[in-house]
Amino acid sequence: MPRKADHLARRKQLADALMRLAASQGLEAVSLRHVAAEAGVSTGMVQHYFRTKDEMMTFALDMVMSNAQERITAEAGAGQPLGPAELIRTLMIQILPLDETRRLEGHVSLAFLAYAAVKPAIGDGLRDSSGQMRAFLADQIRAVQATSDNAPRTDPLHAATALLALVDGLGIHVLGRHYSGEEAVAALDAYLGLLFGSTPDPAGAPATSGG
Amino acid sequence: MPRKADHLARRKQLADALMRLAASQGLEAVSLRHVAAEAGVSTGMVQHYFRTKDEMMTFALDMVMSNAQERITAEAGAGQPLGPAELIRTLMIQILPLDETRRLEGHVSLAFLAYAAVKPAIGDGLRDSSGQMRAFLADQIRAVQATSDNAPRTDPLHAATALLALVDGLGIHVLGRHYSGEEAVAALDAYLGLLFGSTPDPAGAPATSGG
DNA sequence: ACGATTACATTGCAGTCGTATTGCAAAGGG
DNA sequence: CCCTTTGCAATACGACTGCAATGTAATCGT
Repeated sequence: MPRKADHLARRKQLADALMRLAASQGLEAVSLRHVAAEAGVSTGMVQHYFRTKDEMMTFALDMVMSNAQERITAEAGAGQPLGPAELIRTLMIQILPLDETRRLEGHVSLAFLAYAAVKPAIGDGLRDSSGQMRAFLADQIRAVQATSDNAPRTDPLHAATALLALVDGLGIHVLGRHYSGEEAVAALDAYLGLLFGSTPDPAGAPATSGG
Repeated sequence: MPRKADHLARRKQLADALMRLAASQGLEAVSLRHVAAEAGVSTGMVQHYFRTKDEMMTFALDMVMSNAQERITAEAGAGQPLGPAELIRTLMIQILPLDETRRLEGHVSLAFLAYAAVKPAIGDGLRDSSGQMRAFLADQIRAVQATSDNAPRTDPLHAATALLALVDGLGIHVLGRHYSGEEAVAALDAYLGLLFGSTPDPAGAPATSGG
């Protein structure tokens, strides 16, 4: 093989440029030329690594999702083992756009969400990971209910569905500057307090900053 | 004045065409020519009623928001006066995309949400109405808490924030076909059950259909 | 009746889009 | 050595975009 190049690394670099663009100017500003310029390369190179624009978009979306998944599962396994209640809160906090990095990723996700509404093939991956997350959360909620007698007997799957929708909604409102990240965390804690039948105990290091 | 024409009606008609396009093919498919074709008129006419594309987009967004507001407040005042708990549920149900009409409007809203993330001027109106809704919901929640001794003492504003985020998140998931409208309603009722400290009583006619 | 004004249609323009094509330098295998 | 494959650049093409300019028909005030 002549003139080796790290294909995957190049693609990630280009996808990074794409995400920067999408976050600052929306997906409508994402074109081959713009991505190339943002990455500081020629448009021909972008074409070399992605034969079509759709391939580029799909790769970028996959990257966003796998990044998020990775960070979430990493956070879940880090530190000392947490009880299910603390674990749930930790995970949900990770989803909220509380720092600039996650604000950026949130914008990209939102853009892709609207994109997926039109191109159904794009949304399949989203559906899968959302479903897995929902099932996992339901399990954790079940665990909390099993070990607590204060916790109301809410259907765990419904509660998980609501929880995921809640953090997604909170994230969107924070992105839209409807309120700060702290208020979103407070609303989340209010829900968790209801769900676990206790005064919320945000012992785990609370979020640092909000928009 | 020569050759009168109902300016506002024409604009609404064009905005309708825009919304149809946005719902079926996303905001990226919205162009002056496409809107004109969808409305069955010439592109020149579109230009006559909207001097710029941005003016058209802004008008359409305003229309979506005022439509939603109108339908919601209409629903709130219709029928016999409801207690605060039933009122809240009725309003939230109105927001969910449970029928084809609201699915369409939901798609448009989602598209505009992503659009507003980039063009801050667009998002101002959204912020306002969201803030009003939140305050109103907080009042209603306070009223429920005042008349019920089962209801946990959750901060009403936080609960309202969570409630609004919850239905928005549920709506997005339903639009993304993550689950059906019925499941979204069930998750909503689960949350309301927690919030009001009672087994949910979905006496008000439940949603008709789901995606 | 007539000029002014409004309502629309048509056309043209400069620019951007995704993509296909072409070209060329670099490098490993025969 | 040479030749083929790969990495990347440059460019051309047709379709599309928002918008400006221009034209024409209808209507009202006078």
